[in-house]
Amino acid sequence: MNFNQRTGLVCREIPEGTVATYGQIALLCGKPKNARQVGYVLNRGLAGDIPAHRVVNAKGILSGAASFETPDLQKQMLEQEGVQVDWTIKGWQVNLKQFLWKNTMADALLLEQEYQALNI
DNA sequence: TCAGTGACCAGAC
DNA sequence: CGTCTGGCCACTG
Repeated sequence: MNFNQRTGLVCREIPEGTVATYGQIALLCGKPKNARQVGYVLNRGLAGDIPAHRVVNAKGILSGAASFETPDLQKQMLEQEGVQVDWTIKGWQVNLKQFLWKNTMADALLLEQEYQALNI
C-alpha cells in the first residue's frame, strides 16, 4: 500500500471539467481518513506529474491555490476546462453540485486493478 | 522517541 | 451562517 502513488493514480482519473475533494481521493486510495495526507502529497509534488488543480476541499474551496506557481493558476486551469470558479470571502470556490466528480463503482474497480498490477 | 505540523473533515452548538 | 473540537496520520526535526 503506497498511498502517495495511489494518490497520483486517482488524480489522473479525475475527468476534465470536474473536481474531486481530498476526502474523496483518500477514500479511493483505500484510506478514508487520510484526507490531510492527500494535501501533503500534492503540496510536496510526490507521486509524479498529477493534475492537482482538480482537487478542492469538502466545501469546494481551492484551498491549495496559494501553493501553485502563481496564486491564480489553479483557478485559470479550471476555467480553461470549463469549470466555473467564483470568488468568495473564503477564497476561490467551485460549485460542487455542478462540478464534483461523481465517481462510479467502475472507477473504483479500475483503480483497484491498477493498484494490484503495480503492487502499490 | 516525541511533539509539531498540515492544500482535511464531520459534528456540535 | 460562524467557530470550536476532536479525530486523523505521514512526515519532519
